Amino acid sequence: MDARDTFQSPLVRKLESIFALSPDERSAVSALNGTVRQFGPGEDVVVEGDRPSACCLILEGWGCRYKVTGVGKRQILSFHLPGDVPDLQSLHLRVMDHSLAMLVASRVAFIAHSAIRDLIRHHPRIGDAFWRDTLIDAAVFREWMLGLGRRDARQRLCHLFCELFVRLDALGMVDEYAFGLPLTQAELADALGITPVHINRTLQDLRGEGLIELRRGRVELRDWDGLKAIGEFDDAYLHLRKVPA
Amino acid sequence: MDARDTFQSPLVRKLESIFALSPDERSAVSALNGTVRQFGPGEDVVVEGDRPSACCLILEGWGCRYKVTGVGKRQILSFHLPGDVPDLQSLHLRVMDHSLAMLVASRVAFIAHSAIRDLIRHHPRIGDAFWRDTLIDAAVFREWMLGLGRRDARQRLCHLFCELFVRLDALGMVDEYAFGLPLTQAELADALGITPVHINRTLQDLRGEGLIELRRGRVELRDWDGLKAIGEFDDAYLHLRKVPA
DNA sequence: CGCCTATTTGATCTGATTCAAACAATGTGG
DNA sequence: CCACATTGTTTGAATCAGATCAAATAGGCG
Repeated sequence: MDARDTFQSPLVRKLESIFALSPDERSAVSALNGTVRQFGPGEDVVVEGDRPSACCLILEGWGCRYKVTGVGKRQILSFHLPGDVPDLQSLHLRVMDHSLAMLVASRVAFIAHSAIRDLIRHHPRIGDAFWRDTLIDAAVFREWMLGLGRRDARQRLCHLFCELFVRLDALGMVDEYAFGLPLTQAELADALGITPVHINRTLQDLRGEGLIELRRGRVELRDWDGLKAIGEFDDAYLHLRKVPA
Repeated sequence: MDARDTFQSPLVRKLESIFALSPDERSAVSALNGTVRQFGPGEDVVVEGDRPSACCLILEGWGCRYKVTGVGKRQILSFHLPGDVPDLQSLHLRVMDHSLAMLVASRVAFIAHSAIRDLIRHHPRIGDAFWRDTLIDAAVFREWMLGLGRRDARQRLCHLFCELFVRLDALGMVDEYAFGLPLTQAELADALGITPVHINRTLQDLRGEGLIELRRGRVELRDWDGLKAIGEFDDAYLHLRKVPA
């Protein structure tokens, strides 16, 4: 496995989760090239108002997209994991309407729009997969909107834990029902549209009821069915490709 | 202007607002065919769980997409106007993760996925325009998420009025600063993630401050700058193509 | 140890919900 | 043309989930 394979494998895996790449397509994706940069926790990658000429592929780490109100209140819009291209939309929307930051020390690759456009032109199915990916993105936004508008703090937290579990599981990043959660309570608050203080209290409730175990950046879902029921979690909105058992 | 022109003109206009169609592309779009159906107020067009084989083009009327929690709380995700294809995402996401309903008596055309796919195959720029359209959709979701998570009732209302004004204006559906608003207070509530009662009270405040005039399905924005300031409205997220004055 | 950041706790306040009922507007059928 | 049903708006009072403010505690780390 040379440097290039390492470089592109998260993207190949991501696309493979959408449809089976032909050898031809696979080598075209592997031929993609870009600059790799390292980011520290909390560091911005792209910010609102930018006009990027490249897309970001997360190779390692966690990121989030967010917007901020006039008085500085932040709303996290989504979390992103290795293999994600969080600003794929910049391919067709010139100016960023939101920002992207990394949450932990991360490596991200910048792939020029021109390279992606070329890839899509010669491999339309890959273009469709990218389109589909942005559509799933929107589907997750919709589910979060339902939560932000119509669910209480307790439900939002349970729902988020379920979502993260399912996504991390698909990447092989869980251990039984436990996984690393590199989010501060303030970040959880910004994602769920509530206050850090209230997150803290709600978290204590969930712990007290034996639904989760949470300490030092690691969660364990101790009662999957309970969490699922409280959060009304149904993974349909993630539009995962079902692999027959 | 024959029946077919009438049929497709909202879509042509929509696409023209994204980029200038070539004569060839224009005739291809005009050649699209579909069944037209009439819907009454509140009637569902597609519902969560469906696996549509066609997309809906709104010819006349207003629609909205929504999701519902387990206990029946509804969150409206977006409003849709003539020329919109609210479920374009069904082209790539098999099963609907939300529903689409019309808010007033409306005419909608169903265009088979196969026809759209053919169109895109032969006219890639139209495919890009469709993709772009779904990306703008997502951009609006993001802005709404910021509102749902981080703005109060007053700001949400002002923001929504501004957004609707701008969108309706682009369709020539406003008269000065007034426009028809076929939404009940309950529907406004479902869109903004608050209670009908509280919508009512907030509306009265806005009226009392001379920001809006609202009666019998018609709003007048009496203080555009005030509404814009309160709602922190900036139309960048709508990604309108700027036409030089 | 001392610094910095994150979590926790307490007390108080408030924007928004809930419940309930009155009121207005529109439409229907007799 | 009116009685009546239906749907939407408005009002009032009580309550609550979550916000706010402030300070204490706990961890991680050079």
